Amino acid sequence: MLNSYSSADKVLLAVDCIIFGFDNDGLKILLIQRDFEPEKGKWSLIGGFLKRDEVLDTAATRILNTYTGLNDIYMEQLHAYSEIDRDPVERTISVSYFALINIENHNAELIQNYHAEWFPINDAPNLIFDHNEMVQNAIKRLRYKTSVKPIGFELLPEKFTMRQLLELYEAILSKELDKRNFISKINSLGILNKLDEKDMQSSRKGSYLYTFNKEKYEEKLQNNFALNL
Amino acid sequence: MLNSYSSADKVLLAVDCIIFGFDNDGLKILLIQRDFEPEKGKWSLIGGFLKRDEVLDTAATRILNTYTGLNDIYMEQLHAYSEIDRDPVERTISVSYFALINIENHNAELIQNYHAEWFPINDAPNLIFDHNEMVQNAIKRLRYKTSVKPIGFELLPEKFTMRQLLELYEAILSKELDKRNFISKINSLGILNKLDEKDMQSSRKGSYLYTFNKEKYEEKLQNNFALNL
DNA sequence: TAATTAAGTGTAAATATCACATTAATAATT
DNA sequence: AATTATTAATGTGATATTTACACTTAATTA
Repeated sequence: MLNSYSSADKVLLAVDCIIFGFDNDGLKILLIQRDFEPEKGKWSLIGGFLKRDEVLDTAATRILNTYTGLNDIYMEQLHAYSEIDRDPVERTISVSYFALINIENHNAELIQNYHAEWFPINDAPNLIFDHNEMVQNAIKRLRYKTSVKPIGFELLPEKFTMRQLLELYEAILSKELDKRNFISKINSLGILNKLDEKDMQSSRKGSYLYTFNKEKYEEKLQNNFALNL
Repeated sequence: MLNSYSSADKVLLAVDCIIFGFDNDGLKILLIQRDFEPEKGKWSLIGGFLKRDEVLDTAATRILNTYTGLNDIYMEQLHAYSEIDRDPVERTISVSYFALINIENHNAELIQNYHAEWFPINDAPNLIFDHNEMVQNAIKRLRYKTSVKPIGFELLPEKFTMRQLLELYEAILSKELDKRNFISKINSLGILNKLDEKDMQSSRKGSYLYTFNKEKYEEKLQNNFALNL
């Protein structure tokens, strides 16, 4: 019988989160030092097991919240990893999720308590199991998403400068972008509010601050635009 | 304890396959009439449970082979579905896969024996569980993939005419394409071999047959091209 | 008040996309 | 043998998009 429920094998189902953040030093991911066996002391993605009464999306949200204190964060399911011995303890299938957060917003204390730490994506430690692969795939997806939705705004503080936005996109795509062309493309989308306020940290002249305009974005969304950078 | 293996709940893991095929009548999916409860007699995707010694990709391949007799088929993992009661019998998480096959190639006898049947994507019966949603998501992915890789060739016979290729893309994207612009775009990719042979079925003049040139495609692949149709 | 620093701005050339109509090859019909 | 009918094959000019590129401005500091 091909499809009998009773004879099928049950497995553990885990969720692992690739949490991206951005600050002045570039694009980062949040990793945790495992405090339990196996691989105790090594770096890993933040993760946990799916509960009986829980949907995968909820599990991902719960895990993110546990380690960062954050709610209402953009998360997206990526891929299910199922190599037989990917987890040496027991057959475990893991579904990866990625999240984008503004590094400034998270609960630093929580992160400390869990021995979690931010690492630049190009200078992260080796990870347990298949977590390196998960991260690489997440970066690919992030790049793709960036071209299709103005997803990067999740990574910036509420008010940001054009330079910050440019550098974020450069970090995500890991290539240099032409400043003028970038600005005119972004402006042509019409999804930014230019404030009267300036940020005086970065230069003598000061640079205007912007906010992301969700309403205008929702309007635009119908004609699913692409941002070719 | 957040991460203890022992306290975690195990679940059934299923694989469901969205199998796309193409013939003169357009784009189709392969569905099966369930011969077991629950929902016996209703239409469903082709699926099965993950086995203990099996990776998800292998399970998807096995399931495809069981029902179609085909091997070496392009398949891709799509998404994990985990709603609590999506399967009324028991908590089951299902990972969807999509496959592209040339309808002419499959084993028709096998399909008959399993009460499977091809349905036009726009005229398919209502499906059990969350399978309708799976199909809709698969169509979206197929559309996207089509613009990024020349994936459609999997759906055609080895030798095909430009008209067939055009109609395939029109079916996938569900919009009319300009014949001349389509041909020149496809040609500019340089991934087709024009044969000396003509297909005389479709017209008096006859139309040249083409094959897909895998070598040239692999060459091109480096500069990951996009096909904007 | 001169020097420094990053911000802000526009245009022309190249490329890609789009809309569009006629001729060519053959088989079937007379 | 000539005519008709059918689908295949082909190119161009107009428009839109993308790219490359350099100087001026505003404010602070020496």
